[in-house]
Amino acid sequence: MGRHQQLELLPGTLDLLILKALARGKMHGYGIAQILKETSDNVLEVGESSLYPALQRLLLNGWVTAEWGASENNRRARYYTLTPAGRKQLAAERADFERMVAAIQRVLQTA
Amino acid sequence: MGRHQQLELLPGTLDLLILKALARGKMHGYGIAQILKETSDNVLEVGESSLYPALQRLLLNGWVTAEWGASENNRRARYYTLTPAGRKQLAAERADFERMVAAIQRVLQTA
DNA sequence: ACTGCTTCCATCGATAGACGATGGGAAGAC
DNA sequence: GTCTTCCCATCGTCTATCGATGGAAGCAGT
Repeated sequence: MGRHQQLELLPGTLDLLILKALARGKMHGYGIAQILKETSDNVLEVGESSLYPALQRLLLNGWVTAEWGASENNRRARYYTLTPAGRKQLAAERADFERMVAAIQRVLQTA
Repeated sequence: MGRHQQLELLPGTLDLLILKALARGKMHGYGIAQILKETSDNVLEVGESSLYPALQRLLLNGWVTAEWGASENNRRARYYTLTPAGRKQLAAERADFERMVAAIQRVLQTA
């Protein structure tokens, strides 16, 4: 029971991270999780049960589009692509994130 | 319906912020909200419906203690004090936060 | 005396997001 | 033929933030 939850992610930043990953180019879900783990030096570990619902959100909001295809490993994979609206959203979420983090850092650095 | 929620806070950072505020010394709830707003240059606006439940959590976890008293303005106020365990928790949450933010920044700065 | 603003407390219900568990299918290695 | 890896996805639980709401008490102005 009430065990502490081990957070692998800062809540509220998942969409931002996914959008950023997709800014590199078309990518499938599994690949997104890998890229995030790698570029964060194994700190950010996005589970599939967080990832796929998030991708559904992004689709619904029109920030990404999806198409079926085959992965490099010859497997059935769904490729996601950033839309122009997605690019705008990425910029907005990024600015917001930086703003919030800067504010928190100010608080944390007060004596 | 589905209007976007205006986030005044990075989810998951409220406890950290409160603990940090209380590291300055004994303080009442309203005062905590003010300090956070001021030291963050009006970015972090903690609503009372976020603040008081959070304080209850901290009490339950033994990270703060509370006692009734009178505010500077001569009003009935409940003063919260950081416990040693609270100080440890503050350090831990802060380290975790910095670690996560650094990881996210790495992702955001990849080309 | 009344009105209203500010300070200070607190709860409730709705909503959203992250996660563990679980399920499946198909490729390639041994 | 079995195992591992890759790749998809959903369901249920839990936690946290927030809007709305309610109250009490001090102070200022009229």
